[in-house]
Amino acid sequence: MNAQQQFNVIKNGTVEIIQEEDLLKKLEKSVKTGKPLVGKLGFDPSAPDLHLGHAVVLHKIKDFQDLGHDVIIILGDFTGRIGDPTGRSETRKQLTEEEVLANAKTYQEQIFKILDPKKTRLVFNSEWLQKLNFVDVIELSSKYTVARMLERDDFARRFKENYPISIHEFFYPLMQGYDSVAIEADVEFGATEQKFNLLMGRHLQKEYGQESQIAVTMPILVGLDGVQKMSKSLGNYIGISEPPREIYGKAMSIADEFMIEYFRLATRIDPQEIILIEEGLKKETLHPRDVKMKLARELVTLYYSEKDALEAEQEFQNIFKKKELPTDIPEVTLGENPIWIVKLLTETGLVASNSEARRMIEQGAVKIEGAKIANPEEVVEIKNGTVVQVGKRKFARIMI
RNA sequence: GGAGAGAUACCCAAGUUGGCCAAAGGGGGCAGACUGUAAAUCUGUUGGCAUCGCCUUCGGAGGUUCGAAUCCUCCUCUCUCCA
Repeated sequence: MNAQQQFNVIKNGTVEIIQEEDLLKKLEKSVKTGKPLVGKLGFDPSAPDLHLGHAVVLHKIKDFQDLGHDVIIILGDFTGRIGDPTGRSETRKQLTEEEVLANAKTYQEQIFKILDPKKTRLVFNSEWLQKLNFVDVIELSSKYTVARMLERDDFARRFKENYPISIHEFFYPLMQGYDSVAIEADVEFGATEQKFNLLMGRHLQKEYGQESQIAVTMPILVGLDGVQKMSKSLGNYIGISEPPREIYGKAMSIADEFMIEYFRLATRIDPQEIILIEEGLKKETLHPRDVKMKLARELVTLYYSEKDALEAEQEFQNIFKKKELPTDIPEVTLGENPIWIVKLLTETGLVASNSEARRMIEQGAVKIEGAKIANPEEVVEIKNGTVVQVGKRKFARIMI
């Protein structure tokens, strides 16, 4: 593929490329010399659950990789000690070496659900950051000013609203930028919220006498709540290594108005087809539920297989449409029988406390073998294999 | 270093002339109804134990009091102004 064609592939779906001309130049040079470019993507190693939000960027970098370029994934084990200063989060506790390695392994498994292991290199940034001494750090920090640092949205906001900003937080962007220097990145990928950090890489590379990297930003995927960005800590995410039925079910809980956005960002469906779907929804020739089911199937297929997607769909239908029982209900062994209903619920772990058990019973959420239990004082007789249900989604099969 | 303001449940945020505060309100979560799905909407619920009631909770540790989120002392943390 020539440079222009490569450029078009990379540009598709991005929010911004800084600078487009420079990217084209780099691609031309690469085509001429036959030397692949180095693409960079950084991850925080403390939360090794990749979700659809991460996948947006990963799919883009897969495009880049498929063009024949190299990809270096940086696990920020060193920067992870600070934590990206996105809010009021405290300095993170330092992970032990075992934890870091364990997380790295989990990352690998997940990343390679999308990327090609043969063309991907995983490195830890402690490899070079650990070695810097105080003189190096002073030198690094002298290459940027406080005023410019405060331009970053979250710093600016916190500064203005009198929220604390610790000095060490300023080092996060500097360190991430320095990563680009260390690996001599040509292109760094990230979500739009990473723009500042990506630009820092450009700046620092220049300061250290390198050619500046290209910053490629991708849209941020909204979470299941439809309000905040998808993130593990907010619990509004779909993890790419979650079981098929979880992915399917969670996808079905996306609000109608965000379906198209998910199609665009989280699936690999042809943009033309998505436009057709969007029009179908507008003209009401397509049923929103069916469209959402398609979305759910696509997502499961992407990370598992079509077969898994169909199974997950069948399961979903059974439970929520026909109100049948799921196929694999966790089995719990109980010694006591007959047993007080409240105790039964806590012992099985279906509820967290006696009070919650009572609450659930009063709200009509508790069923045994499909029969509603209304009295919190009831003592029930359990047969082997009895199914207890709390709400629509929590089940347990009692074994004696 | 000096002077002030503040820290409330998962989050935000009332409450500070001491009892009516397990603590308003909003968000989130959970449940129910309805439906087109775990969408939208509406309703209920949201510390724990328990048949009145009891126990733990309002940054931390003490103290005053019959009784404290509310008053006093010390400590920790945050913000503002001054230097």
